[in-house]
Amino acid sequence: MGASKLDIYNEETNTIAAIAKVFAHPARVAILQFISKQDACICNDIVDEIGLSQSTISQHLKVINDAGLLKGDFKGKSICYCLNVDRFKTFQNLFNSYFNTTQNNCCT
Amino acid sequence: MGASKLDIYNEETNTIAAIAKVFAHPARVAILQFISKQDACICNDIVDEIGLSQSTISQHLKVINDAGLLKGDFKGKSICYCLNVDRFKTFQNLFNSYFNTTQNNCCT
DNA sequence: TTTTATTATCGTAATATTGCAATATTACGA
DNA sequence: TCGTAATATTGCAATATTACGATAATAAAA
Repeated sequence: MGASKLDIYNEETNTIAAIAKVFAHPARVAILQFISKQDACICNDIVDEIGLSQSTISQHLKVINDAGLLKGDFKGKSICYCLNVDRFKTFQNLFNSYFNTTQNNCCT
Repeated sequence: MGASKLDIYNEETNTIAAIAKVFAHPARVAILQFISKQDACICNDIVDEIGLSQSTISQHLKVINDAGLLKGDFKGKSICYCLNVDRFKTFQNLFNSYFNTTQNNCCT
């Protein structure tokens, strides 16, 4: 039983949890920070910066990319990644909505 | 290699990831919402509401409690849980700080 | 077309997480 | 003290996640 029973929760609940899961590993937190500071950078830059292997970084990038948080274009042989700021804001808003709703319930 | 290498990241990075991990399972997201609506409730109420077994709920409650998000006092044989709203706000602020910093880096 | 560089994917081992049943522990009341 | 109720803990199986090396796939340049 390592798989979560997603069907017993509503859409919003699963969404919040899915978003949180993207940030639930420090490598991905650090990668996003690093990319934002460069405005744009390539996989091997991230490998040098974070200190994990290239294949691990690529896996983490896939999680982030699948979450819609990256935009990437080829620059020569490299993919140049930058943040999808709109998506970032969307996630932030969903989180704040959850946090605010939960707190406000409590203060009535 | 299932364990994350936490020593290669800085304190803030690990903190954000640790907070996100608390919310990275829908049961915990739902439990917090449910508790907030009741203002206070007991383990078996949560079992009934969420639909997982008592032992599973207890495990999820432990994760939430270890994160400092709950206050609990005995009411008879039951523990009556309510939200630690201050801690909630702290987490929210840390998240927003991370989100805002990362986005602002990008918009320079 | 071949070579080189870059990144993604695959396979693997180790560890973490999830859910449940069984049971231990704790908190009362009789 | 015993009985009951409530919750935590333990053990287990199944699955997910993490990191890495090897290699496949992709994008140029020669």
